[in-house]
Amino acid sequence: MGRPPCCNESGVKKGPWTPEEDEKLMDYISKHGRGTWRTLPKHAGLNRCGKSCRLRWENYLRPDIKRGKFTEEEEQLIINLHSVIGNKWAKIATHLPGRTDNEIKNYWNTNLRKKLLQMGIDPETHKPRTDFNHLLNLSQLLGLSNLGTSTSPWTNPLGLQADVTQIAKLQLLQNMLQLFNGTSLVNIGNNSGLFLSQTYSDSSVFKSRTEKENETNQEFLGYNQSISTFPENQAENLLPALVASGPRSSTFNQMDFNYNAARMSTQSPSTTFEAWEKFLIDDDESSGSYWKEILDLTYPLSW
DNA sequence: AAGTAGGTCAACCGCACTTCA
DNA sequence: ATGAAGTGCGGTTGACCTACT
Repeated sequence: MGRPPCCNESGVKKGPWTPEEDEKLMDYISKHGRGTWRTLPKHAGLNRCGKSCRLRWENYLRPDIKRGKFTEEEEQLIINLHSVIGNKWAKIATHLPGRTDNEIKNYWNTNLRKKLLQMGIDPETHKPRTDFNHLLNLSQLLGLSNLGTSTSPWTNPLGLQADVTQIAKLQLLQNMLQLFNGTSLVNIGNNSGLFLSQTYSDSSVFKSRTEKENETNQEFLGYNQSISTFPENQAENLLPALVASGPRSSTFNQMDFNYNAARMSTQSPSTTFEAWEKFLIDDDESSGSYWKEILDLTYPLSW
């Protein structure tokens, strides 16, 4: 038993707003304030429904609207807030002054969603994806980088080939650790070097949505404060951060590992584990033992 | 140059929630 | 307590733009 739509009056204009209509709406609101949206169009001399006026005002005409590209900080904030409260665009918008819920929603759907998918993160749950498609791409990248002969296009005097290899390996390692452990997420993505662009407060990321919803707004402040961009020269510190960020990873849960490993064994493992094996075995001796050492330290019971 | 595909974003629709008589 | 009216929100659509073939 739904309400009848507010815009069922015949003859009410729909579609894009003209500059004249915009002017009428702005003029009216600046003189009289909003009042009730239902009656506003009549008083303002607009052949529109109140809802349409409200939308036009809120998403476009409001004077405090910020236009232009989203900044890195805004992106991080959206992702972090989304991981806590989900598709509550209006709530998210309250933390980004000048941005509208519609704008944020559009930006999420057209940009951020894809970014997370490319990073191997499920944009709905903000957990590592377990379908392995992203790892498949990664193993292709590894394959390319392993072509490292002097004739390879990846090889150049600036060491690009080495960078690509390192990035691919780090990303693969990270994905594996995430699958086993559900630990913090670190993006590796700038081909001019390594940089960390995303930190999740892991204890919150892995809470259930209901649990998250019950938490107070103070948590948002915590998220805002936790956002940071690491300088490129911290790349060397990447691995320790990957395996030891937050209380959950430092007290590695064997049951979680068993569960995830069991789940993984039910899925097609070939590509991922072949890449993983190649990663460990085909590597040069020194770095190969380095990786094994890391894994030994991280999962002493399982490796 | 023309056609096509994919991306972006303003606007609409329908539902749920809140307010008020 | 109840139902109508008003408002807000999230999902979806479609027009427009750009890149690619």
